[in-house]
Amino acid sequence: MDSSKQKIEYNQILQFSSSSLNINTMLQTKIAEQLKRIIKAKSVEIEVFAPENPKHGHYSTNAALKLAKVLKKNPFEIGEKIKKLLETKKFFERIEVVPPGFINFWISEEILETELKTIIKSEDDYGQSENLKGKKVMLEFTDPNPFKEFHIGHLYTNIVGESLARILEANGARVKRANYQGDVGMHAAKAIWGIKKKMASEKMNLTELAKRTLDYRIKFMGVGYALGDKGFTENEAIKLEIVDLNKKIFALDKDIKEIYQKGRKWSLDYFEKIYKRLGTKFDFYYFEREAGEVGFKIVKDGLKRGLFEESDGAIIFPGEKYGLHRRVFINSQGLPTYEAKELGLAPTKYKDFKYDLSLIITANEIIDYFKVLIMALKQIYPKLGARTRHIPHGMVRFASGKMSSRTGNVVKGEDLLEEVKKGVLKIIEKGERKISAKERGDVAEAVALAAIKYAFLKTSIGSDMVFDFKRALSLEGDSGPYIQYTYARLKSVLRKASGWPKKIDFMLLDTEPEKAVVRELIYFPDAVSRAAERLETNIITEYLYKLAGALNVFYETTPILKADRPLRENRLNLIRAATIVLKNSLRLLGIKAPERM
RNA sequence: GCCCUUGUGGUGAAAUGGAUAUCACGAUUGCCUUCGAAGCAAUUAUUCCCCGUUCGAAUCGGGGCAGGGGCACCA
Repeated sequence: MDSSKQKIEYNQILQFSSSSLNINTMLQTKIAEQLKRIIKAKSVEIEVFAPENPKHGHYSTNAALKLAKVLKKNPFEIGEKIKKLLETKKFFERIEVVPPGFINFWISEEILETELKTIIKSEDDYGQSENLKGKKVMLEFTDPNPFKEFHIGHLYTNIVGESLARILEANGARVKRANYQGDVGMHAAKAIWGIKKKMASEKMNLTELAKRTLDYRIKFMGVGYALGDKGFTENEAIKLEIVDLNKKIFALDKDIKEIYQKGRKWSLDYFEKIYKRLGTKFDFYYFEREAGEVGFKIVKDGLKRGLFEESDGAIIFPGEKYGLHRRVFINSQGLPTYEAKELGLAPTKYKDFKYDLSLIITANEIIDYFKVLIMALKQIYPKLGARTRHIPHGMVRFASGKMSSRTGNVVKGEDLLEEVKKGVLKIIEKGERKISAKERGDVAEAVALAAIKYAFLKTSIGSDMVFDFKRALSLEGDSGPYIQYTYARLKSVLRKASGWPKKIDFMLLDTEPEKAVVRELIYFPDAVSRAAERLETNIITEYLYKLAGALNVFYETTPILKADRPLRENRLNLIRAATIVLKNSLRLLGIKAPERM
């Protein structure tokens, strides 16, 4: 799939308007205004960006280069012309035109100072915008299946989904979080078969099992599932039994009703425990059973309208008519498949929340199914089809190969969390910080979550993740704990300074490390809107890493508390602004910023 | 066979068509009586191949080579 195309489509749906008043958009507007004077023709696509190299200014634009092409003139001439028109002393310190035709801008100290003051005044709200004001987004993510494990793949979707939700919210969108869970289907049948088997061999009954801890029950069910799955593939007779169980589950047959309902509930309780730990909360829960019923009717209707066809006793969508492949929506047993269920889910969601955009985050292995599905949806509900987007994320895999619950080659979400937490506790105990035993557990939890979340969020969503324990456990370098450490260290300085400076003044900040920090700070609103525009979390992690880097250099090279009066105050204020931005960025990733660690 | 997708240092990743391709892990080495060493600084090497579009290509197009996923009753 062409991902860039998808991004454009997404923007068109939401009509992403950069109406916020951050410096970048102000610049773009200013330049665009001037361009209109030079050229009466229709719009030229120009870019204003923050250059890698500080020598190229706070901002840079390729406007002259782009325009040169249209006007067939020398980009330098055009650049100089734009420069002249923009040189209103108030906003820019300096503008230069350099080969091959870039125009570089240095923002005036006055504007920079105003921005820093805005950070301090806005505090938690800094970075919020109204780019997506009034837009409603339904965001589906996580989608674990009751009766099966919550593995690191689910952890990944959950972390990505929650972060995207926060990023969209920061841009002013109203976001509803949805979780769609497979409570019917072969996996449930396999699990129930296995659980029954295991109960029989251990002379355990349901009432007794119910008395055990939740963790025990979950583990019991997990072993049961593995047992059922093994039987299903290896033994024809067992396979038939399980297929029969599957039908009973759909019918809620009295044979399995109790064990099914209890098992389902236990799974859901367990998932809820994990969500709480991760800091996610869902607005809507959907289940395959109900979606399947709705989907079933839709497909039957569609069959009458000629949108679906009968084939070998199944009902299929003829995808080949649309350049895709055909897929079964209702199987020859008369049961809705995943596709029919998902089809039923769309109008169900819309009934609950009249969304402008419906995003569904899943692993990329079902990318082709979604193409067929969205095409079918477009035929039946054109409006909903046009508003639905699939965001495929990469697969989590091991160096040894694909992760599979069938072979038992899975890492459970909680196990990963516990492993990382152990490592963090070791480091905390080794250090000499005065952290109470009580606080220690909370900090270890926050740091462990930061390590995992950051590791997942910093890779681009589409590409696969090779999962490596050692890497995930790393607390140094480009990692969540590194950012948290930067924050805690600065907070410590602020505590020691005791009390805020009365005056907020930044005019005396002119060393290179100080300027580098200021430069990074003012980019924050741009990062937030760009992350939403492109639906990419790594824009935020990348931003954070650069900011933290600049802050650490500043910290190492520049005395703060020991500096003389006016400088000391200014530097304290700079740190204050920095802690606000660090905290706000981390919040977008769903990461906490402990004051001590 | 058809469709989709990926190819960037030893390994894993980053880079809205922009300036000197960025980082982490690994290796080697300096900096704690000095605001928190989970830090800072230094050394090492790279866009799979060919052609094209462009002022400018890791990025776009064509061809090749090599991985991965999918190709109807699992999700």
